[in-house]
Amino acid sequence: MKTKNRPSRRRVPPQNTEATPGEPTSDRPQPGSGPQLAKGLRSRTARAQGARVESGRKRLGPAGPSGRRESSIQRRLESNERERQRMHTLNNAFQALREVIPHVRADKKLSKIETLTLAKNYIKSLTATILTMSSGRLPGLDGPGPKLYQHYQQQQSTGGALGVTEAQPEGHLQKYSTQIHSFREGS
DNA sequence: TAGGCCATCTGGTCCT
DNA sequence: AGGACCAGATGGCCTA
Repeated sequence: MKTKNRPSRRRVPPQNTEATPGEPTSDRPQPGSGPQLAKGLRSRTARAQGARVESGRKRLGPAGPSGRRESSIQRRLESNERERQRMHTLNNAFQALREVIPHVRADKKLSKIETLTLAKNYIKSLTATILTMSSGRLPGLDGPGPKLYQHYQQQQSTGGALGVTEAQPEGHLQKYSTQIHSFREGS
């Protein structure tokens, strides 16, 4: 795995829904309007708009008298904005998850797949720890220990919600430790 | 330069 | 009907 210690990406300001889509002038930043982009660069929004012609996938046609109706275009732009917001919410959730997963290189931002994988194994290792501790309870005491352990074993045998494949709970901790190590090494 | 990662747009489908 | 969700497509940025 490559190192992904890159600075935070350039943020694209919300698209101006008043702009007429498909106009070539919207494909590049206007001087003096909005954040300055590197020379020769366009915003992601503008790039994607400009790419609709080159894309093999069916794209919207040009706006205007022969293009889609203005109301349809407006709906699409609003939909795009909602989708952007949705993805930002999702990314915020990823960031929140990153912040609660202990990993060695705090200066190295975990990718999304690394975050999910590490979180999964972190949960597994915590579960294994809890089970190890709770299985040592004194007989007769109420508590989740034995039942939790039985449930866990059942999940293992059925390949249930946890998706457990390791035979022993200790394997999770081992796997998590190995994974942290591999991320630290940047492999 | 190749490959990984990402943001964005888009149209289809599902859900309320 | 409209919004949420999803997956495909595209192209830029970054690192090895």
